[in-house]
Amino acid sequence: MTKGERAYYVTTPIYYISGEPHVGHVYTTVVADVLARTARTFQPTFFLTGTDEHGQKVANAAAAAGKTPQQWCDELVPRWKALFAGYHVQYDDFIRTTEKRHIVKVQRVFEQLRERGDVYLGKYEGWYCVNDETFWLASKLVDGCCPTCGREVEWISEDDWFFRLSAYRDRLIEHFRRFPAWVQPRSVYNEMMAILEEGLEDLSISRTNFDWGVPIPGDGGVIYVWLDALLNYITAIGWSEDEARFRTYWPASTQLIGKEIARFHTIIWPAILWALGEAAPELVFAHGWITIDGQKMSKSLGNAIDPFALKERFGADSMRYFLLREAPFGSDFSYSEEKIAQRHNGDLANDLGNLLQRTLSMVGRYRGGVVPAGRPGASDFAQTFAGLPMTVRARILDLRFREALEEIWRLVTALNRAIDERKPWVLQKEGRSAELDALLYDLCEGLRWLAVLLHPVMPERTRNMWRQLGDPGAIDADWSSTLARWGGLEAGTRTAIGASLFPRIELLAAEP
RNA sequence: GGCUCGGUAGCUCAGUGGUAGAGCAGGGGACUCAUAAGCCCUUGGUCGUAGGUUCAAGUCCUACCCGAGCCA
Repeated sequence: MTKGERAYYVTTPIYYISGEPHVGHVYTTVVADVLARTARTFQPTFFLTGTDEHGQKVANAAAAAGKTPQQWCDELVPRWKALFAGYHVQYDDFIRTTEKRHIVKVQRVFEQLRERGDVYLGKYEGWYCVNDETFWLASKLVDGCCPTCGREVEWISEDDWFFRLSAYRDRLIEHFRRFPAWVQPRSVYNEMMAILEEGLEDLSISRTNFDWGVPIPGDGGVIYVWLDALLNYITAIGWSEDEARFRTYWPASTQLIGKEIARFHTIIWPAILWALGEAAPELVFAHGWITIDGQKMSKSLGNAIDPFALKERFGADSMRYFLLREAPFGSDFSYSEEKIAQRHNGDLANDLGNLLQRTLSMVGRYRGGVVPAGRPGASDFAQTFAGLPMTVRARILDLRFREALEEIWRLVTALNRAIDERKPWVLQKEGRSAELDALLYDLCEGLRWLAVLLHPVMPERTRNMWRQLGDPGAIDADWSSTLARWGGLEAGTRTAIGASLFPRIELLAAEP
C-alpha cells in the first residue's frame, strides 16, 4: 500500500510522568508534529501522544510527595500539555493510561490473549529493579545493583502471568528479514536482530508487589506497565470498539521512539499485535540522545535542560527549526545555546527574516505595499522550483528533515541572490517598471511558498510571515492547491510589513 | 568477552569502486532594498592507523586505535 491511499498515523512514546518533562520529550514530540502537519497537507492524519502513568516508580514518586498516584498524575499532566502547547504541538489526541477508555481495553487484551493461550500462569523468581521496571538475571547485576541505573534490586518471587513471546521469534526474524527498513536507523535494526538471534524468553506481564496499574481481570495484581503502555497506540484509535476508525489508522505509519526503548517497540510490540491478530507498525524510528558537550543529558548528572526556559530564550519556532536542522535524525544530537543562536541568527534572521523584510520594504517603497502583477508563467523560479514541494514532502516523511530544510533553503538563497543580481533599486531609478513588477512579484510569491513549506516546522512564525504577505488564503491547506503552480499569489494583495520575523539574538560574552 | 554504528576541511555533516563536496566559521571584493543582514570570490582535507584486493578504494577485505551503543 502506498502513501496517500490511507490515513497517516504517527505516534510518540507516551511519556512516563515520574517527574517534569525535559527537552528530549520536546524533541520527539516536535518531530511527530512536523510529520503530522506535513501529512495533513495531503491525506487524513492522526497524531497521538500522551502519558504513561502506571507503575511502581510513579507510585513511589507520588508517595514521596505525599500524594495519591492519581493526584500526582493529574497535577503533572497539565505541565506536559502546557509544554507541548508552548512548542505549538498540535496533536489529535493525548491519551493517559489512567483513563477508563484505555484501561478497559488493556483488560480486554489480557483476556483475549489468555483465551488464546498466549498468556499463561507461571512462576517468576528473580531480581527486579523498581526504577527501571525491569527484571535482571543475577549474572547481569553490577555489584548486586541494577546495571542500568545502579540502584539496589529486589528479590521477587511470585506467581506471574507470562506472555508467550518466545513463540513469535521465528516470525519476528522473518519480518525483520523481509522488511529491512521497518526499524531505523540501521544500527538499531542490527541490534534488535542480534537479540532475536540469541533467542527470546517469555515475558512476565503481571505484578503483585504493588497495585498502581491496570487490575488483572479475575485475578489479583496488576498488568506489567510496559504491556499497559504499548497498548495505548491501539486503544486510542478505537481498537475493539470502533472497527472502522481503527482500520483507518492501523497499522501506524511511523512510530517514533528513543533508542533505549527499541526492544519493547520492535520485538515485544509486534509480537503482542500478532497475538491479537493485528499487523505490526510500518516503521519504528529510534532517534538519538540529546547530548551536552558529548555527555548524555540526565537528571542524575544534573545537566537536564528546562525546555520552558529554552522556549522563552529562543522562541518555540527557532527551537523547532534547530532540532530538525542541526543533526541528521537518528544520530545523537549535540546541543548548545551557541549552536541554537547560530542557527537562529544565520539561517532564520539573516537568510529568511531579512529576505522577508527587504522584500516587503521594497514593495512598500516602490509599489505602495501592493503586490504588483508579475509574469509568473515566464519566471525562472517557476521552472526551477516546480518539484520542490514533492521533494520536501518526501524528505520529511522519510524523516530526513535536515535534507528537507536544505532543499527549502535553496529557494531562500535563490531569492536573496535574485535581489542582488537584478538590483530593484536600479530598476526603480531607471523606470524599468515591468521588470521591477516581475521581480517583486516573484519575491513575494517565493516568500509565500516558503511560508507554506516551512509551516509544518515553524507554525507560528510562518503565520506571521503569512499576515505580512497579505494573508493570501489558508497557509495549511493542501499543497496541491497552495503550491500547485508558481503564481498563486494574487496581484493587488496588500502586504503589511511588520516587526522583524526573527530578531537577532546576541549571546552574552563567555566568562573569562 | 561477543556484536553494532561512527571516526571525511576549524565546526556540523554529505559522499556505498572511477579526477575529494556542502553549510557554518576564517580571508578578500563589489553593492545598498534589508535585522552591519544579503551577494560574489576565496583559504582549508595524505578521507582514524597499518596492511591487502583491484587497472582504479573515502567507498571492498583484515588487524588495530578512538568514540557511542547493544548483548552477555
